[in-house]
Amino acid sequence: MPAPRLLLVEDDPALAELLEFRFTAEGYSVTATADGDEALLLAVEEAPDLVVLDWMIEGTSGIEVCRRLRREKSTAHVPIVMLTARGAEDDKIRGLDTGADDYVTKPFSPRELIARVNAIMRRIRPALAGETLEVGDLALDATAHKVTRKGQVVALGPTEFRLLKFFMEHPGRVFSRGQLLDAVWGTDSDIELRTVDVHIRRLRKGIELAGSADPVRTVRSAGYSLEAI
Amino acid sequence: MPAPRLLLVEDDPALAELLEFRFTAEGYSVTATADGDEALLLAVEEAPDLVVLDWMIEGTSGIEVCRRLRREKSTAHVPIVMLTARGAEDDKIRGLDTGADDYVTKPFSPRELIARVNAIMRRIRPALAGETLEVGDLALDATAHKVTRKGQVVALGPTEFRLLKFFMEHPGRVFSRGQLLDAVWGTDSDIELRTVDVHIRRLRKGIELAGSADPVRTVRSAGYSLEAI
DNA sequence: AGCCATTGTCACGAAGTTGTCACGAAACCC
DNA sequence: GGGTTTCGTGACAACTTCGTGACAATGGCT
Repeated sequence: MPAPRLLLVEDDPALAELLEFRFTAEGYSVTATADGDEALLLAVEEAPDLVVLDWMIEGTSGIEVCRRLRREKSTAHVPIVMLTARGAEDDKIRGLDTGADDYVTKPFSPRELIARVNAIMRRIRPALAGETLEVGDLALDATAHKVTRKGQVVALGPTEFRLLKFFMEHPGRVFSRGQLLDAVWGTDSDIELRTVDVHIRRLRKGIELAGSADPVRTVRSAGYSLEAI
Repeated sequence: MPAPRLLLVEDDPALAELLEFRFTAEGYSVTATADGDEALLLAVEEAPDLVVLDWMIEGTSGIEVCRRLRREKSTAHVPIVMLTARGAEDDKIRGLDTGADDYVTKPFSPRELIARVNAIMRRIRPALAGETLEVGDLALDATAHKVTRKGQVVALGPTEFRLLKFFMEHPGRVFSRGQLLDAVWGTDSDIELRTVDVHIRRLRKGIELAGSADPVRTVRSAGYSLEAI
């Protein structure tokens, strides 16, 4: 699976450097430029999978770059995420109108931008960022929302899916009912601790397989954990 | 329990000396440096549990040190507390986003910094890799809630588990029944001293292994201790 | 509206755990 | 050695904790 390519058009050097680092860490192959005209060239030459484009840049303006990217046949389909200054509602509308797929208003946390980019990536290239967690004979594909046990697809409810996903992100570790409520239901949920038991049972029932042991371990008076059988 | 190691990266000599003194008094084992490049070396060699990192330092900049610490596999998980000069929101966000776990803006009181470091230590420590206690042929993994003797998993009840954990945190030391009640049952428990004997017996029974001696030592008229066989 | 999947809660029984005691063995003191 | 103190051990009843089936409420979907 080749790393998804990303073209970053941003003229604030500090922000550009930060974003380049973060996106690289996220598994993207990043090409960065501060100039609008250069961005158009790179968009053709590098054939990026996605463009992150600052509205206010040197050379050709962001909106103009966006427009030309859409007009050019080879880049017309490439998703674009715009970075716009806060409050510029007009810009937002114009941006989306011009063909941007999403926008993020400054100031933003890189985390947010990455989340949006990842979301678009998943939409465009479902096989990408293919978060498949594997623990024992269990495999979970977060993007496809699919769980398999020994290759066989198993059906889980939404809550059971999140519960299993959380367990698979921390295999072997024991979590109390309270911790599971925080992680799976949210910190501000007002739910009975024992409700966790019920969902554990539903999860167990969902992933049970004749001839295979139960990977969900009950640790009395402590909580539950997922074991790599 | 070994003293938590702390790497202090600060180029103001007066502040560095003050913090080193305070953190040492707080029970940390402190390594200090004023240079960013040296910090990266020390972070690998000393394997600190936590790094306190000034944003503005000589050599490599704080944010760059932070970034590299995160990139290096052996230091990627080490919590970082940044010291930022300005109250600039940008720096804060950038710092946290680069992987810092917390930040403190100058000027700050050493008390505040120590409080934050302690807080992170409490939060991170139980999840650190050095989480498996080892005494003799016994190993205890608190996060997985598992005990092994010579590699073989042994089953213990909740109280026996806590009792053994406490013993393993202070190997070789003799504790009276009263001390054990305080430590394992809680200071406000109203339990017969002799009850400890029963749990000692259950612990012994749980970890007994043919061919191996009993690591739990009875010290007549004093209490019990766990010996590294 | 009607259907269906999902969800949170409860009640009950099963299974595991705990604190206490009684009794005997062992260690200690003179 | 006799008396005393301290500890090991089996038993047990009270107590926790957990698994499970049932059920009503919710909310999406047709």
